[in-house]
Amino acid sequence: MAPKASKNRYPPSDPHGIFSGMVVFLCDDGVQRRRLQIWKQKLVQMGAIVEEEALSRNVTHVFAVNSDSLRRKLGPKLLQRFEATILLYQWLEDSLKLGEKVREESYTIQLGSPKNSSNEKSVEYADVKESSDNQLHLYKKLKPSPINSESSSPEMKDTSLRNSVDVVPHIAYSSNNSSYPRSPSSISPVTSDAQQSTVSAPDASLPYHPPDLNRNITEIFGKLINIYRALGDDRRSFSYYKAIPVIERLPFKIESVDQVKDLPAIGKSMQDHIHEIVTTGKLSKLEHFESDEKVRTISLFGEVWGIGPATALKLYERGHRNLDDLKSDDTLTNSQWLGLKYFEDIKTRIPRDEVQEMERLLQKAAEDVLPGVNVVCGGSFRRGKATCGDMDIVITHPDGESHIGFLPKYVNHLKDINFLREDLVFSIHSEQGTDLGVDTYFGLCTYPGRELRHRIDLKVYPKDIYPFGLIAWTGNDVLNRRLRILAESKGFRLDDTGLFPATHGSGGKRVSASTSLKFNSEKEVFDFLGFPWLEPHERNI
DNA sequence: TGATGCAGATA
DNA sequence: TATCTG
DNA sequence: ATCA
Repeated sequence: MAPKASKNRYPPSDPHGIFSGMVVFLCDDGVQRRRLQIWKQKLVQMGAIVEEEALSRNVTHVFAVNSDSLRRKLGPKLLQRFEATILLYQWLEDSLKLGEKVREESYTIQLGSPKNSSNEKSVEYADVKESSDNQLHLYKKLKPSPINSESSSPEMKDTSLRNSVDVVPHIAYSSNNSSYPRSPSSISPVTSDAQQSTVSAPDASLPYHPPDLNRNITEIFGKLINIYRALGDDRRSFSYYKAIPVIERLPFKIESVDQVKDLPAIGKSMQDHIHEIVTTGKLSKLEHFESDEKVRTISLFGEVWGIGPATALKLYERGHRNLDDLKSDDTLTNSQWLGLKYFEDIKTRIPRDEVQEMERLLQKAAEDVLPGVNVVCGGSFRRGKATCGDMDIVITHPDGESHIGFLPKYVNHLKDINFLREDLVFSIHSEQGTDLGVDTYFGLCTYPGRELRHRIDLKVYPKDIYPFGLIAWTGNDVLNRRLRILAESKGFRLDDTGLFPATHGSGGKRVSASTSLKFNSEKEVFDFLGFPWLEPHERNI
């Protein structure tokens, strides 16, 4: 199925890739082999040439984990003059994340200043002027799991941002599928943070944990994400969302704007904010928002399923100030009303073992309706989280056709056994004789014997595009975005219904009837794209 | 100055 | 059509 | 709000 590329050890390198023109040497000291391989592969894919000999004249860039590793690796040879720029691997990471080369300034490693060579805590950054030759040495023995930094931790709110989780109490971006943080939440001044402070014992298998030295900043930015989103300013919200991981990974505590002025995703505004935060300890803009009755109310309303920024504003203008007020409003849609009625229920997270039981129940019920049908609970459950905000059920049938018409029957059956309780959205798209059409159902369900409502999504995929559905609905959103960008870089468009040859800019936007390439498993898709395989539980990027 | 993901259900 | 969700 |  999978075209040639998947058979090659390396996917075709792209001369137009973002790294084209670079000749790189990778210093392997202090780097896990697997990680090195991934980096090498990425570089090649994206157009770079990997040189095995560090001192080759051609080398334009050398990557290392820090200056010490380079010293260890090359020893005295270091004395020879490098023509190449020496960069932290983090530059690579950031560039891959952004899908483009980021500025090199803040990632360069300077040789010849052997001070602060061996402690891992970052040095003092008292003198800003001199800061250009600070080597930001990264985390110590990085023991990275495949892709990237943080993850772990019991779980964070899926589609919404609950916040601080255990070990790395950074905020929000979380997990689920293909959209960055969704609902607001942390604006409510009082509560918000404390819950689920389960400090998971630092597990040896944890990836390296960037010292979270700039929480003062990321916490504030996290709140702004929610606020702007609630206000409907997704662009702005997303900007803060992108800035957080960049700041979070810095190995030093920011004490001056100069230290962040060249970082990706940190522009003028962010710098101003950072400046204010590091000098005054707070951000007046946020304080203003948080004390603003209107902002707070709209944020709250927006947490109701089915109510977005526009409706929240409308309700506010109608004079409503709390959730009880809303209950007497007759302009709410049915879904919004359910979202309101079960507001607290829906916010309640579901323990993993209960999700597991419900998954079994769903599998069994599905088998009753259509033997051989395949039912998997995706989302954060599949990624191994300890609790889940909702359930994403991905369904298919191996015969490639009997999935058609299954969903309505299934839903009815689930209602008969009192598992599904209320409907939110129901849409049918499956068609005979095609691999198109995903049937979906959004609703509320209950754990057997209880009344507490949980959000559940059922999605039925034709066999041929099932792997895409599974990938998309397993997430997390960061992984999905990376895959999508990777696909784009190779001239494809990836979404939850397939992988399509890019209808290169020429035509309009609607890709129309192009059919997806066919794959039989998630792994085939990863392979085709040249993305290192990740087990579901490794996808908490 | 424009793009930043987008299809499709609901009312 | 505007709004909202995932 | 950021980037090209």
